[in-house]
Formats: sequence, structure tokens, C-alpha cells
Amino acid sequence: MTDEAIGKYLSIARRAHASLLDKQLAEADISHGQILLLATLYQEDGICQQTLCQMYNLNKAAVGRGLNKLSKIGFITKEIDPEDKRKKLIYLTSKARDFEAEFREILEASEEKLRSGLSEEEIATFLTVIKKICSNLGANVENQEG
Amino acid sequence: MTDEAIGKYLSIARRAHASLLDKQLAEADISHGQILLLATLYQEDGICQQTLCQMYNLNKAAVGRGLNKLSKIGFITKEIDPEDKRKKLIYLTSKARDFEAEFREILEASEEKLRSGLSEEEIATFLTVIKKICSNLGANVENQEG
DNA sequence: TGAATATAGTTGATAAGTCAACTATCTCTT
DNA sequence: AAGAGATAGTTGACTTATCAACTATATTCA
Repeated sequence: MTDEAIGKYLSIARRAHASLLDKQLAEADISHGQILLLATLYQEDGICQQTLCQMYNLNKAAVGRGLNKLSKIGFITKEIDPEDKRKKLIYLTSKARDFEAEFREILEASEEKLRSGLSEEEIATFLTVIKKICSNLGANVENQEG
Repeated sequence: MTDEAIGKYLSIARRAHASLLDKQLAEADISHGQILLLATLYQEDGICQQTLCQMYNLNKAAVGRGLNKLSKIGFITKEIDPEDKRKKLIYLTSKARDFEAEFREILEASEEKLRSGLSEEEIATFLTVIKKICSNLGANVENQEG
């Protein structure tokens, strides 16, 4: 089990973080599965689902269902790409835009909590290592800024 | 989103790792949800479910269901603790014992894959940081050896 | 002793993710 | 142009996990 340590802590840390996010976003009717999607759309909307899959190494079914939840709370619309009718382009609604500042605050607060007591150097190494782990596992995460 | 980096990579790495483990353990009818439980029982069985909850900050329903799966494939039995009839003590079967060596090999191989290309020092820092993150998140992971 | 409370485990509802099968559209090759 | 194969998205079945409600047993304390 000593040998299993990295996998073990990935599991524990991920669950704990997801729980925290769920609590902090419960009022907004958002849960952790929608966070990466929404955060990405705040940076750039009008993208298609496949793009989101690639950015996070997420299954297309997971992306489709996550977006459906955002759609149900009126945060996004899907429009068929006129240039390729297989694709659906995802656009944020004004309701989503109104939530952006609050969303950022919540995310920043949770990231602060995660990082508390850690030095800049430790965090930098951690990020380098976890990216390498992702790539070792075949999760070719799109590098949108480092 | 730069600020969200740690949470993002925790999610990506954990999913990728779980997928890998599922593939490697599929033949044995085991999936990633049973790994921490089984690995712990190989170290020490005759413990109760609550102990497993505490070690991994896992919900008791999750532990109960994970153990039910191990029970279905004939890997464990549950016996009521004669000293406290609320508790059920979990024991490995001989079928589980027969699988131990193979299980260890699979786990070690997956951990090797995770770690490839990383220095001892990077891994040490990574483990220190992720443990700190767990504790920042309130996941008070029991320290069974470091 | 007996009532209130705490603890161990189970069950039901729900969320998030995987895989595989499916539809629809597009592209490539001949 | 037509058919084969690739790509985008949806749906169904399944796994892991959460929370809340429940049962059963233990403990505490009045």
C-alpha cells in the first residue's frame, strides 16, 4: 500500500474537493460536475462539446450530460453549428453572465483553501508533477495557459 | 481558471487513474472502488466498516456497498462483532488470499506508470503537498505508515 | 432502571462518470 | 455521385460516491 500512495491520495483529495465545491455552489443549483465546463465557457463560449472533452479528457457522454444540467438551470443554450451540422455550439445566457463574478469568487476561495499553508514552490512542483501524472496516464490535457 | 488549476488537475488525474485501474482489474471482476478497501484488508482484516471510512474519509454507504461487491465475488465475509453487535468485522476469504500477489503486482505496475519520469524528490514533494491538501479540505486521513 | 443520545450499518434517491450502441452529418476515395 | 468510414452528440446500462432516513445496538445520565 505504500506503493499505492499517489493513487490513494488522488482519490481522497478529489472526493474531498468535490464535496467542498458542492457545498459552496449548492445555492446556485450547480454541482462539481459542471464547474470545469462553466469555467471554460466563461473564458470562451461558442465552442462545441468535443472541445470540452479534449480539454479535460472527459467522456462525451459526461460533457453532454453536464451541459444538459447547465441548460436546465438556464445557463447555456446549444445551437447547431451552421458550418457543420453535427456540432452544437454552446453559448452562455445572460443569467450565466450575471453569475460569473460570484462563481469566480467561490472558485478562488476554494482554491485558496486547498493551497493554504503551502509555499509557492511546493505548489509549482505539485502542478508540474500532477500534469506529468496526467500525461503518464494518457490524459492529454490541453494546455490553455500554464 | 489559472486559479482553479489544482482542483482541475485533481479531477483529471483521478479520473484517468481510475480508468486505468478498471482496465487492469477487469478480469478479476474488481473495479477501482474496491481497491482501497481490498488493499487495506490485505494489510489487516477483522476490522469494521467504520475503520475503513475513517482511513479514507469515505462515506459509510460507499464502504458498505464496496464491501458488498467484494462479498459478491467471494472475497470477504462479514461477521457480527461479539463484543459490539452493531459492528461487522470483515474477513478475507481464501479466494481473496489467492489473489493477493496478483493484486499487488497490478497496483505496483499502475503506480509505476503514474510515477514514470518523475524524480524521487518530486514524488516526495508531491506526496507532502497532497497530504496537506487533504488535511486543508478536512479529509483527516489516517496515517498508516508514510 | 429507563429515556435520551450516539454509533454502526443499510437502503433509497441522486450526481458524475464510463463504455457501448445508436443517429446524424461530414469527408474521403474511387 | 455513391459508398465507406470518421466525427459529433445522445441514450441506456452500469459504477462510485454523496446525503438523508432508517434500524439496531450501546452508552450516558438523571
